[in-house]
Amino acid sequence: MPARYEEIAADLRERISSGELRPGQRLPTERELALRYDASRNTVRDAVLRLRGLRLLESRHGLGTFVLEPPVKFAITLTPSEGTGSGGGEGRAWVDEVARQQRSARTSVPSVAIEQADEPQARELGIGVGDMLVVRHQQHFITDKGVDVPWSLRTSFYPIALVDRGATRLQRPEDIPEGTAAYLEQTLGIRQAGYRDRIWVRPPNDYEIRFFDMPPEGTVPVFVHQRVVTDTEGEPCRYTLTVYPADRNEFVIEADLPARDG
Amino acid sequence: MPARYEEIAADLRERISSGELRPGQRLPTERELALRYDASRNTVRDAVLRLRGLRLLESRHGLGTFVLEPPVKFAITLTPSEGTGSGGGEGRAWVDEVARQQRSARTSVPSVAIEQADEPQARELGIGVGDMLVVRHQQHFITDKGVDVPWSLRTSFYPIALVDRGATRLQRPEDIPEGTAAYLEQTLGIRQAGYRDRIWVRPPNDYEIRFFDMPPEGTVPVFVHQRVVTDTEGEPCRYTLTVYPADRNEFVIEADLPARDG
DNA sequence: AACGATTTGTTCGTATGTATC
DNA sequence: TGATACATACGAACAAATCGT
Repeated sequence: MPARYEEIAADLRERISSGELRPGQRLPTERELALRYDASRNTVRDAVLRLRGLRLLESRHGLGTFVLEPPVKFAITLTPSEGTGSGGGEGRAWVDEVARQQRSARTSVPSVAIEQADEPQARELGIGVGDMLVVRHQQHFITDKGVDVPWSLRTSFYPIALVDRGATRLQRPEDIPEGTAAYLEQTLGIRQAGYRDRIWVRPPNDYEIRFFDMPPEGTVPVFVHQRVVTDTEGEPCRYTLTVYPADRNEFVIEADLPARDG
Repeated sequence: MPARYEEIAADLRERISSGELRPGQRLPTERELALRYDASRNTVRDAVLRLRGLRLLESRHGLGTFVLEPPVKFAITLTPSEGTGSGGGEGRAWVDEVARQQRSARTSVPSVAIEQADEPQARELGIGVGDMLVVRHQQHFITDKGVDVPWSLRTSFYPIALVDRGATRLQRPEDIPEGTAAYLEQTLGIRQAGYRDRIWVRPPNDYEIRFFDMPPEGTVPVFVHQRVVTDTEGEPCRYTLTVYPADRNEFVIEADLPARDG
């Protein structure tokens, strides 16, 4: 026999999917639900808790519990696009990408730090553990109805050798309006030739929960998009981690299959 | 002031990250923790619940609460691979992919149904709503230490026109050992020329929770990988949805950026 | 196979804190 | 300020899963 709170959760779920409870609508109070289901308020809370975990409901302190809208997802395109050559670059590429989806974007002024590479960073960039890195961190926002919605957090790591060879603007906490890819090509002749992406999810950390305004229970995961860009020599020249709230985003990849002989 | 259960959760978290509580280890019982933290058992349970949501702990009925191992992720490669031309195909491609990672795989006998296309299916396949579809569903397993671990659920949709034109094995509930891609090419001369992938996450449904043996609270999401394959004419010929538990998998995409003139 | 001990799971009642209007 | 709603916390009891005897 299923638990009482499971039954209640199933019933509420049914009322939501049938349209009897519509997105945005407020549920009866926990007390009322307890009466209606002939259960204690705690049991009703357990049922609601389950549905909050499934992102069907949202409780607001002092206000009530509300049916959530099915989230509209923003598409993050990973396909190497001919036009801009962007696809997961730094600030500039991001703004271009958003503009393609008829939305407007803003990026924060980058923060810059010099750090020693830890094991995964060193492995991905093909350098030694403890070697110096330029770390550039940026917050990305999408402007919706005049308000900036926090959308992603991007941290890029560059070998310090690039700065030594002349790309000094990398270590200045300023935007690089033409994009870092173009900047590296102009100053050092380094052309981005290929990349390797990894995408996974994990629970958000405290910083991400605050920045994205996510539920603190950790029920909504974040996407982590890792990109390692290599130049024409096959040398890794950039390692980027971008974090997105997983309930508002999706990834899109378009590709042609290689033609075969025969 | 933070809630008591938050403090307890933070303390347990600290003990885990410091290594005082190691992966696999059992925590003290809820009663003991309640004594130690001078809190009620329910408050301790709230703290544990939070850490279960973050997939740091796991409770087993009748046994205790255990520290989880950081999950090792299986890589799903989406890059169009020259050799097999696989990358997200049906059964055959899956087994090849797993073999590349030194693991062995098994697929269930496909179940087949004929259904009417709903709106999203029709849109992706470029056919009309209500048009007939061949639906092939397969369960995928990875063999680890002699036991089959449920790994993914794949459902592919094909326009019924393909069957009418001669690809009759599509609607038989049998494996197609050479792969459906090769079969379609041999029988109809249809060659897969490109694809469009979408990747997102959502909470698991009841079937997925059972099949993958996931925690029923819905704290662990599933990846959904959608692939629409087009032939050399640009016509969609397959629409595939694959579901993976998100805590055991990651996606990998490798690509060369298109060369530019200049 | 049956039973008891242990541990988490479920449910209740109650009280108080705190955000919102 | 008061009323309303969810959030936190406690104590208690029984249910159900697991394991060893």
